[in-house]
Amino acid sequence: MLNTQVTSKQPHSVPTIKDVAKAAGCSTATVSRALATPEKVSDATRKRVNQAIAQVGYSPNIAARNLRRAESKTIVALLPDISNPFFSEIISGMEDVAHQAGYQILIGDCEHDPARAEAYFRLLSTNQADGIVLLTSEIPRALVKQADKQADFPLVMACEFFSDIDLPLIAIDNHQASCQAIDYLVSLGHQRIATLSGPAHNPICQERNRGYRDTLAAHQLSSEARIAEGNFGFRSGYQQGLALLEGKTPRPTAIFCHSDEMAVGVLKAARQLGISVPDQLSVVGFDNIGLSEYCDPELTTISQPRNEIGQQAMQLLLHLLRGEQPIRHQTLSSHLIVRKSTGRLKG
Amino acid sequence: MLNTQVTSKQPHSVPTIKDVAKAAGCSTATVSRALATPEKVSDATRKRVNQAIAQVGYSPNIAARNLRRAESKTIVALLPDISNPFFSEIISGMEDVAHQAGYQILIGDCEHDPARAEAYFRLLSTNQADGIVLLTSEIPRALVKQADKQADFPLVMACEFFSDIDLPLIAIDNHQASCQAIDYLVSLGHQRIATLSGPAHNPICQERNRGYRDTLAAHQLSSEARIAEGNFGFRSGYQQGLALLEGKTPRPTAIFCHSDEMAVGVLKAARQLGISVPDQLSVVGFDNIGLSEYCDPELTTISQPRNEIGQQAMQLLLHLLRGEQPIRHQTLSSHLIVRKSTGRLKG
DNA sequence: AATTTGAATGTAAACATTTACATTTTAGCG
DNA sequence: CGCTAAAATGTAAATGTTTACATTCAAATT
Repeated sequence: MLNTQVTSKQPHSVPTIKDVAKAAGCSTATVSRALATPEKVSDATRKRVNQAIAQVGYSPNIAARNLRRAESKTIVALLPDISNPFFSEIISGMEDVAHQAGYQILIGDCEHDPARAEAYFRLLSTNQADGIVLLTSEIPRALVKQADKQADFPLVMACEFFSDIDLPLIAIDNHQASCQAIDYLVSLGHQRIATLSGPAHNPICQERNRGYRDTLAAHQLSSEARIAEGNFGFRSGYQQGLALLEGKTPRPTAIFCHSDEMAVGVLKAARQLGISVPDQLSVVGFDNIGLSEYCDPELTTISQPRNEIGQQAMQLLLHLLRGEQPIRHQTLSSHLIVRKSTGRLKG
Repeated sequence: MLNTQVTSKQPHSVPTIKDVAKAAGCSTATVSRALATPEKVSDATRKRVNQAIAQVGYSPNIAARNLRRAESKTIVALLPDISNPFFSEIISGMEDVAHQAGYQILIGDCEHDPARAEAYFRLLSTNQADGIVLLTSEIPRALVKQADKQADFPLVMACEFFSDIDLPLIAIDNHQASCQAIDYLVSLGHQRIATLSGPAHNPICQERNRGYRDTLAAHQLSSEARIAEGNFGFRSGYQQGLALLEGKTPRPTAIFCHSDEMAVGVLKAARQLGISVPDQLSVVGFDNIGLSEYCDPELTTISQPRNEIGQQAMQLLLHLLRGEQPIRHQTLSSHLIVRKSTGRLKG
């Protein structure tokens, strides 16, 4: 028989596990078990408890649970800049598997501010977060080094990495992706191929630039290597695009950009200078964001499996949290999507 | 004198407030006060406590604090889709003032899934969140109605709203913004002006469409009204753009779009049909996202003060949380940015 | 010197869970 | 029927804070 009297003293207080216990005629321990480990509770009791829960409208107080269990079921996704649409689908992939496993995602936007990154790292020591997926290398190395020293600091990287700190990582092979892009441009007959890189200190850019140089060398074009530096954004693409295209040195006939936004900036620069793409200039982007199908001309670009990267990164982190010894590195495959911004030279 | 012995039994356990108290030679209550209300503690003690904190490396356990204070210092920002760059700067503005006040932001991506929205609302009743900033009207109305009934449910809306539920709101005047855009197009000599609206059931779109119709009427152009419906994304802009431009009915000479992405989609459609913008077709966007300066032609669009919207929304929410009776509505001003996608008809 | 005041501090309860351990109940078996 | 083992449940401690209330102490007032 269910106790149908609501017996809490303050009429409008939030029901606790005690109220459920009273209504179900059992102890709080049993209620707790009915929720956490239903198989340890008899069928009859479990049914009574569930009815009681519905009856009093109970939902567990998470702060109390977190305190007692010393966990937060929260994962921090640390990224340099939310406004970059590149990240949104990665986050989406992370959320899928995180929610599945009962975890929440806290998006940490560092905005290139070391203090913010530090604040987010601190969440781990205060039990406000259980792990971190690091999507940027633009944070104080000291933080990461310290974390790496701790035996099992649940930290994984995705897309980006550090050249000198070996952390669990989910990413594409940036060197190879770059080689593929340059190879393709060479196959179209281009000889003066420039790269519009992201920040020079960024390891993924270094990888891509290495691929660039290696491929040029493989085709005896090393003397033509030319790397400009941007910051992944539209504006830097435009500015560096202008610089590359209007210099006195012989103008490049192709530009490989480390992001789609920069590529679109280059398109604008070319337009302004009356250089037609792809007839007089080929442009390759990176990431295959939504925009790349809708700019003019549609962008040839390298596609990363963003959703899968997010999923796998979260998977990897969950393994770490369970104390399992997982694969530390996973390389996913990128591929070149040929659209309309590349071609053989004409006129 | 500070007690320099570390006296905790488990050598690697996280230091608690007790450890600090022991090291500072006072009670835990005093330590707590030294942190929360320093003015209630003598200078000497405060100094000792601070030294002790540094010495043992203490940082408070937030779960315990949340439990005791029955708060989480977390605000949920509920939005329909993270991948829309329109939201990122709003979030950014929210974060600025939230962090200032010691709050965190949890980004809740609903992905148009009612269950997700519900889950985020539930965070409030379980003390996992203290308030919600609602940036979408695409969630179950029942949720909102119920929230609205509760005396002081800390919920504010930004940008979007419900026509039949009166919640605290920070937004621009969508009707007026729309009038301004249409007026401008009329002033350029356009008569057949179409609108590419967002979802028809969306109140902000309804406002904009009302402005559209009112302005046409003011110019005796009502018979020319034509509204297509998209979903704010590139693809729908492209598809609806094609539909509007290649129909048998006389083709519109201007299209007012409810988002920049749709406007860029329309640009692509026009390009494909050989319609030149702005000579044969004018296009106006909405939101002034980064892209709008880099597409071809650069987009004439309506700019919303996104950062300020975020700041004010959070400000408003903080007022509610403090139990103050704040202004319930705040209208911020938008403005038309004229670029290259609009002009008088030529040829 | 006795009394009052206010500031500074301490004591211990409260927050809502989980879980180790103890106890009771049930089932199985000879 | 008695005994044992296993299953189900209960008791109470523990998690790390905050804070109401009590106490102490020093300064100010009479």
